[in-house]
Amino acid sequence: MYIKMATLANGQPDNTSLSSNHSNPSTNGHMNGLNHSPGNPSTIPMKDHDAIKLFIGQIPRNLDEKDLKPLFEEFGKIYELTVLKDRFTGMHKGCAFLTYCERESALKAQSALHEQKTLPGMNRPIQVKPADSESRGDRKLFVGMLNKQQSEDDVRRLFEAFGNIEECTILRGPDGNSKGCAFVKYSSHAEAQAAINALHGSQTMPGASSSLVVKFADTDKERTMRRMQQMAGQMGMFNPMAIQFGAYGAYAQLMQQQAAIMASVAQGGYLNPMAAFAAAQMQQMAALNMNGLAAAPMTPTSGGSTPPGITAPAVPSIPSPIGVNGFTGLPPQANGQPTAEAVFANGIHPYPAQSPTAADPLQQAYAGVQQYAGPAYPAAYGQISQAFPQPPPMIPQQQREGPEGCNLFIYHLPQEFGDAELMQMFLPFGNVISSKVFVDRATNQSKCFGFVSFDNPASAQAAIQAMNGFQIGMKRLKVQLKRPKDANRPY
DNA sequence: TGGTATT
Repeated sequence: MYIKMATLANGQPDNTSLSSNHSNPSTNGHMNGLNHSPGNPSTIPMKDHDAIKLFIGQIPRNLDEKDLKPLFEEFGKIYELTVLKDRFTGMHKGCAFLTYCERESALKAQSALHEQKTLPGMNRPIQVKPADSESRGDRKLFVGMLNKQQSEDDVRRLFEAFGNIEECTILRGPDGNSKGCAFVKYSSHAEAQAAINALHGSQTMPGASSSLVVKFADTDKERTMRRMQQMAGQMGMFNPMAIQFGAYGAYAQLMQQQAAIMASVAQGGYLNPMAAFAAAQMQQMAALNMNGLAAAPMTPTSGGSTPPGITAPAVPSIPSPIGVNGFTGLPPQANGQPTAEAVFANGIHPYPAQSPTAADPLQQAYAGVQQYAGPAYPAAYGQISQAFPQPPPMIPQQQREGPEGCNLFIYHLPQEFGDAELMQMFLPFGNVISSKVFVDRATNQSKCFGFVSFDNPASAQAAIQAMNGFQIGMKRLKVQLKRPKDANRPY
């Protein structure tokens, strides 16, 4: 929602805009700056739901809102008129946004004025057309779950029945291979919507893992968000937070951070989004240090914000051959085989220790899994809109392979293990840059194998040494280097 | 033996 302070009608800011409640449609009109019922001050200007925001260009810089108002008023009641000004200097930029209360007024003004007359002092005719924010974005579709062999023409054929396609692009990697998705741009929103209605989920392409996805493409803001999340993953800023706060905390932190960034960007702050992101990240890290989290043990009762799922590091009394992440050392290796007790009593608990009957790691795993990887997990890709969705989903971790020799394949995982548990289990050996447990799409059940990637081969080797053959319950882990992609398969 | 990808 937009709260505009700039206004004009009588030069008085509309103070009611600050208290307007957007959930109540009857108050929406307070957001605008023009009151067009001078004879009846209590009239609340409303605009059509399908009103069009117009961009007005080629305006002399000596004309402000009240000068422009009469010119445009003859086509209908004005809902909002804002001259664009430079953020820093306040200088008139020679253009404006104009919204009529009625869509029809905008269309009339456009046809009557656009390029039809030239305002005094200008050498080009006035521009009156829908603002970029209006038509763009709501007619472009993102199409996913395509077969990677499908060409632009194939996609066109699939979509042409629903409207005029202005653009059709398959997304390709640097090597030219299709990423299995595309953008399709129609001439109108209605056409795009028709295509969604008809095609989304309608069929499954050969070789695709799920049915066709057809949806509106990300907006600029959404794209920025996506980039920032990816960057967070690449900068390794997700993992430390996950360790310290658990999934809940990491989620909350990222949301908070994004909210701050969006606020800054949306308000016309001067930071670009990436700079804002970096700044917010710095604050977070500073906050972490202030709290002494890396050094001081947390106790489950140390505060209302202590997230579930992570147990405080124990006293690091065990000699540490690999002190990489500063949390703890390796488990002792009597017989060359660590025991579950050794590892899990060493502060690497992926699960809560408060369970009274949690002598068995598997029981603990079950409890931990229930806490933060419940049925809502796949919703992680969804919206963030509701106040507080149930147990906050894990942030989808970017699945990154490490360099050659740094990636492990792990088999015979406990059924209850998810990405987080897998990561916790391998953290003692180095910086885990990703962890992934494979899940059956249909049942959402773990397939009991997964991947862990470190940032260096020594950590991977240490993990193999310590964890291959590691007994959990009735099973022993198989831990080995992941097969390279081009490896010949046995049989 | 890395599953759903956003110019």
